[in-house]
Amino acid sequence: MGSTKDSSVSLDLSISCNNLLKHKEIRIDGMNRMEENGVNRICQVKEEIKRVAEENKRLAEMLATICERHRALRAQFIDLMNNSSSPLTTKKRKSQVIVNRTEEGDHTENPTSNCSSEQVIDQEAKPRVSKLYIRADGRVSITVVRDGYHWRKYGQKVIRDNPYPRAYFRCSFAPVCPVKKKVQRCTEDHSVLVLTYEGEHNHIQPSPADPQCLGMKSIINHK
DNA sequence: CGAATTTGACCCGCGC
DNA sequence: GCGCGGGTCAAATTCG
Ligand SMILES: [Zn+2]
Repeated sequence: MGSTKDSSVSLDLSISCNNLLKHKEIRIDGMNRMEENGVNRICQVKEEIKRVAEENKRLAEMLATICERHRALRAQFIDLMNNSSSPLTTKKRKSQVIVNRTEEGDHTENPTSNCSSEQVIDQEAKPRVSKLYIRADGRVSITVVRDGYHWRKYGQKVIRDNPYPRAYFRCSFAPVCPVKKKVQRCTEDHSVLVLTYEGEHNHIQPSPADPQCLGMKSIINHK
């Protein structure tokens, strides 16, 4: 499906880079007269090119991340389609939100951050339950998943055909906030966490500490 | 010492 | 009705 789209995007990136190089040559042509100013401008242009190159590299990495997430998501989708014939069928009473989160090995920024994107597939009114499929690394799932809220673990179950247990969390704020959360791993791909949020918080999130979507934020800020 | 986690028991809906 | 799978409780234990 999306493989062709990916290649076209990467083509766009390289084309824009070529255009920048042409601009540089033109400026070099017009430099002859005032050498010092020309040198300054060359420095400026070099800086700019360097900046753009770094940005291009960053965007390429983000593109790779997006491609990877897309691939994982598509795999999950296919898996879901294959399982749809079985009686477990997607819960129709639940609204579904799919989030795909990957670690980004950004050496430049966000050492421990994960980027996440949301897309609402289906939404129904009554029970505010959102399901999130998250691809994350072990370090996120080691203990209580830091997603900005404070959770209290109240149970853990071993699920059939899944070597990894499922953890049950409740929001730390007493019955005033009836939000619950389940954390489990994908059946075969252990790097994929599946979070199921149930309910909505009626308070602000107490721990702003861990950034969870800085990657996307940086894209949004940039554009 | 209080709070959070662990972990087996208990409960409950569902299919046979 | 019974067994099974999944969800929750709560006593015990660990942690800060
Ligand atoms: Zn809450």
